[in-house]
Amino acid sequence: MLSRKNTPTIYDVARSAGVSISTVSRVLNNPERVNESTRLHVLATIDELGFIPKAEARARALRSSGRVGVITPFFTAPSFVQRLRGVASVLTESNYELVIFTVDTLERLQHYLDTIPLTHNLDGLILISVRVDEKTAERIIQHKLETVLIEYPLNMFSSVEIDDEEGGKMAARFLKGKGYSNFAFVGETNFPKYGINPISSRLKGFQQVLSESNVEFSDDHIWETPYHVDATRFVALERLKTAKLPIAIFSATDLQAIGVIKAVKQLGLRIPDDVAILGFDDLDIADYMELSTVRQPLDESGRVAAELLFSRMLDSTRPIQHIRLPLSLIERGTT
Amino acid sequence: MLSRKNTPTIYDVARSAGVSISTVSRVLNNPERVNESTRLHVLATIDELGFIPKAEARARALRSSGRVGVITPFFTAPSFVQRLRGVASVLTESNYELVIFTVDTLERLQHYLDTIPLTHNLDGLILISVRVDEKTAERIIQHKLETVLIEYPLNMFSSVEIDDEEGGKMAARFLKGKGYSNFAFVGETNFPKYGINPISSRLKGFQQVLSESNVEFSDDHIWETPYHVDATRFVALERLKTAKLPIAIFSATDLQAIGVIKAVKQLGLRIPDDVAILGFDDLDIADYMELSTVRQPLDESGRVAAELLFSRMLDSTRPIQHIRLPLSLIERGTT
DNA sequence: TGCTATACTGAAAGTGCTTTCATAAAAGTA
DNA sequence: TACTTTTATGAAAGCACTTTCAGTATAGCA
Repeated sequence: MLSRKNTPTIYDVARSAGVSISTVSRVLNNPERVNESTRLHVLATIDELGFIPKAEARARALRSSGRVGVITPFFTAPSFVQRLRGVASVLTESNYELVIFTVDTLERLQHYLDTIPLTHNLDGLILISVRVDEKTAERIIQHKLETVLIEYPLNMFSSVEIDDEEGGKMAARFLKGKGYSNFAFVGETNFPKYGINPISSRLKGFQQVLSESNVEFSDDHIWETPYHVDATRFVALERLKTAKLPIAIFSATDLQAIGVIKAVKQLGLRIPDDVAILGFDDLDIADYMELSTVRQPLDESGRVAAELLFSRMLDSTRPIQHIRLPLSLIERGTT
Repeated sequence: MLSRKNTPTIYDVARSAGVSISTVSRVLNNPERVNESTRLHVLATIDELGFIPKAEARARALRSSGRVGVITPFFTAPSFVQRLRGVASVLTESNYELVIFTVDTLERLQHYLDTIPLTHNLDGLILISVRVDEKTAERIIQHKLETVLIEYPLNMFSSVEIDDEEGGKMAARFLKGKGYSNFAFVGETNFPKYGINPISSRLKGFQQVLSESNVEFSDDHIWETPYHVDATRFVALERLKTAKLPIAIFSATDLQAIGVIKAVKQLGLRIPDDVAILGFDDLDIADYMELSTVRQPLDESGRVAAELLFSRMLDSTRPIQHIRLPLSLIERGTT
C-alpha cells in the first residue's frame, strides 16, 4: 500500500524559499532562532505550497485516544450488522472513532490479533463472534488493551453472550407445546475456523428436550445446510418432498429459516399448517416476514459490549463481567 | 539489551531476538513472509520487551496511514449497510483500515468534515449519501484528502451515483406496461438536512411518465410516509381502505414497500391482483420477500467508490470520474 | 581599522521505521 | 546427482523530519 502522494515536504518548501530544510524546520519549531525577514518569507512559502508538517499531525492522530476497534466477520451475516449497530450507537454518542476490521480468513484474524495491540493505537477492542486462543488473549492483556468479547466467552475478558443451549430448549418446548410430534433441525454445523459455533449448542438443547419427552429425533432429522438463503431453500426443497407432514422445523438462524419458508411456498405447502417454522435471532427481517423466532437481543449485545468496554477503559480496576442476555420467544405467523 | 532510553525500538527487539530489524518489521507487517518459528520467537521478544512501534516513524516510512474513512448515516437504512459492505470488501483486500464515522445530525456531519482532513489523518475518504457544501469541499481538496462521493455528485470529487429520475420513469413504464391504470407513490419527501434527497427525483420521473400518457396522478396519489416499515404500514392501511382497486404502488424504497406489503396482507387483499407493489433498491430483503423492485447496485456502488478512491490515492493525477451505475427492473412476486 | 562576540544559516548526522535488492538455504524437479 | 525454483533473511537505502555542529557574515567596541 504505497501512495505516491505529492503533498509538499519540507524539502519543497526549502527549495522554493531558497533556504535549507534546517531553516524551514526552525521557522516551525524555534522561530526565535531565525531572522525575522527570512522567517516571514519561509512562512509565506509554506502557505503558498500548502505545506503541513504531516508527521506530527499523523502521530497525534494515531496516538490520540478515542479509537475503538471492532473485529467482526462482517459480511457473512445480517446479525453482525445488527450487533455493530449497537456498538456504533454507543460510540457515536461518546465521540469515539470506530475502526472496523473485517475477518474473512483465519490468517487475517490472527494477523489482526497479533498487530492490533501494537500498531493500531486503539483504546479498546470488541471482538464479535470470533475465536481467540489463550495465548493471544494473554498478549492482549499484557499490552493493556481493554477488550470485550461478544459470543465467545473467555474468563480473562468481559463478555456478552447468550445461552444457546437454552435457546434450543426453548424452541423444542415451544414447538412441542404447539402439539407437533414431527421435527427437523436446520443449521450449519461445520463453521469457519475463525468463527465460533453456537449452532451445535442450539441443536444440543433442542435434541435434549425432545429426547427427554421420547420424541423420535435421529440424525436424519438434522438438515445440514450452509448459512445462505438459497442453499438452504435447495436442501429444504429436497427434504420436504419426502418429509412426513405436518412438521415443525427449528432453524438455527433466521436467515436459514427464510430459505425454508421459500421452499415451503415453492412446494405449495401451507404455513404453519403443513410446515411450522421457528427461527433464531430475530433479525429485522424476521419481523418483516412474520417469522416466529427465538429472539436474542442483537443490537443490545453490541450496546452492552461497548458500555462494558467504556467502563473498563475509564477505570481498569472495574471487575470483568460476563453478561448473559435473555432470550425470548417471539410468536409470529410461521408457527 | 541496554538501550539508553526506556522505550524499546525495533533495533532492541532485533538484537534481543537475534534477527535483523527487517525481520522484526516483517513480523508485524508481512507476517506471511517470515518463517513461522522465527515469527513466534520475534513476537515473544516483542512482548517481553514491551515494544510498541512508534506511530510517527511508521507513518513517515509508509508515507500513508493505511486508513480510509467512511462517513455515513449508518443506522437509518439497510441500504447503507450494503454499500458499506462493498466498500469494506475492497478495503479488506488491500489491507486498509476502515474507519467509520456515523452521522446522525447535521452538526456532527459538519464537525467530522471540519476535523477529519486535519486530525484524523486518513489516506482517503468516502462519503455515502451525505451532503457537502462547496466551501467544505474546497477545504478537503486543499488538505489533499482524496475523496469520493456516493449518491451526491459534486464536480470537484469523483462520485458514484444513479439516475433516480430515470428509476422513477422505469417504474412507471413497467407498471403501465402491466396494464395498471391506477397508481400511487409511497415515499418520504422531507429528508434530514444532512442527507440528500433522491426520493423526489424518483417521484418526479414517475410522475412525468404518467402525465405524458395522460394518466391521472394528483398529489392525492402521493402517500407521504416516514422511512420506516411500521409507520408506512400504518399509512398504507388507511389509504388502502379508500383506494380504488386494482392499484399499482411504486414505493421509493424497498423498506417502505415492505410496510405496504404488510398492510395489504393485513387487509386480506391479494398481491398482485388487487395491489401491485414495486420497490426501489433491491435490498437482500427484497429477494427474500419476493418483492419486485427497481434495482440499484448497492454493494457495487461501494466497491466502485473504493476503487475510484484507490486509483486516485495511488496517482492523484488520474482524472476525476463521475460514474453512473445502471438500474434494472427485477420482477418478482409483487407485480 | 582591527578584533571579537553574536546572529544566522546549512551540512550532516541522527530518528525509528519500511521496503528493495541480493544472497544463502531449502525444496523441487529432471 | 545436478540444476532450477522458492523461501527466508539481512544489508542498505529511503522516508520526512529535528538537532547538533560548525562556518560565515554582521555588529559592537576598542
